[in-house]
Amino acid sequence: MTILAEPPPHTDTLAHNHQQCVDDALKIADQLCTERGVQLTAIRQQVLALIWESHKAVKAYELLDRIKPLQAAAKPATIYRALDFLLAQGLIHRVESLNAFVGCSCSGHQHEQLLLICKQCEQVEERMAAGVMQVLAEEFRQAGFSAHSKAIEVHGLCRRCSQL
Amino acid sequence: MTILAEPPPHTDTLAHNHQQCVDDALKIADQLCTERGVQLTAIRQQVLALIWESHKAVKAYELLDRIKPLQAAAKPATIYRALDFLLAQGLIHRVESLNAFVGCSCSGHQHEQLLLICKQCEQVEERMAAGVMQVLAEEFRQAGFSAHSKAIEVHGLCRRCSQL
DNA sequence: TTGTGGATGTTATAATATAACTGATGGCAC
DNA sequence: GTGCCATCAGTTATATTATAACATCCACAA
Ligand SMILES: [Zn+2]
Ligand SMILES: [Zn+2]
Ligand SMILES: [Zn+2]
Ligand SMILES: [Zn+2]
Repeated sequence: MTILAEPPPHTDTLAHNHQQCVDDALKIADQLCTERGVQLTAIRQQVLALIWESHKAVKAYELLDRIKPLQAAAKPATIYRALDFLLAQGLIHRVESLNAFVGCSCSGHQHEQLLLICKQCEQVEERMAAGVMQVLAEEFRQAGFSAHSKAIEVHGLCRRCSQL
Repeated sequence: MTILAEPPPHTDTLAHNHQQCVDDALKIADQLCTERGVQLTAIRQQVLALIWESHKAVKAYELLDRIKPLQAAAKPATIYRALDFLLAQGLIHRVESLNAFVGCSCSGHQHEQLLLICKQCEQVEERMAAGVMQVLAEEFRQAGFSAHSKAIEVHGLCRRCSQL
């Protein structure tokens, strides 16, 4: 269980205490994997930690570059396998419109999420948006469609960037 | 202005008269481009017609293969340029979660759309879903987020495929 | 004529993702 | 212990998706 030691250079440190975000995410991941009897191996944890270096969505090959100091042998498959695992466990989300990945900020409970993606600062805000999901469900019902998975992604300017 | 002559082999002919879909789409595209003073060139129209061969989302390289009988010199850039044009004119939509493209069934009026994507028959149904958009807008407002573009895509089973 | 802008041709390469096979580890039945 | 199995990771190769950069062509206008 190796965790990155240094304050990561990629973090866009905002007003909030981001280290707390990282610590929480790793702790929850650990708990959850134990409960489920699946293995949060060193590589998987490192990838998760790298994704959590900021609230930006991260590309697979960016992760590959960043993990190399820790895993010299890393290849694309190394990353994609870890991503598959983390996605399956609901610990990260795939941002379809960016071909990128972001940490799940409500890990532990299954949920559908709305992703608000800032064009300026690139941070991704995840919202449960229960109201949206409910209205969506009504829309499916009318269409006779049974939903299995959803990608609800909105690009624009976040509050901070709108105010600049 | 060459239009495909043969009934296309890719079309998943349903109960509806799909030739009507195609004819309408091409006619509207033609009108719209004229109004806007942009050129719906032969290549662009052929790509649009190929996309409309069915209600499935089509991949760029699939289009490249299919256009070669008509445009022997076609290369990736040929297709991507046509797609860029058609996207800019709102004549097609990009399906982010599939890296694929589908004809817009409400061409002419700007709109945001919900895409219902069937895992079984692969057809994509486009819905205006005004109610969903309204609730979404309320969600942004609360988050202080100003939206520029949206990708709202749901995978599942369409009515027909659910009933099988 | 001579440029100008838009469209396309052409070549090369970047970026994203998966397949397929190999080897290593550790638990567990026998 | 031995053999077996499942899981994970290493490795090589390749498939798929997308863009960059520069050349050419042509219609049209100054
Ligand atoms: Zn944070
Ligand atoms: Zn922002
Ligand atoms: Zn049709
Ligand atoms: Zn279907």
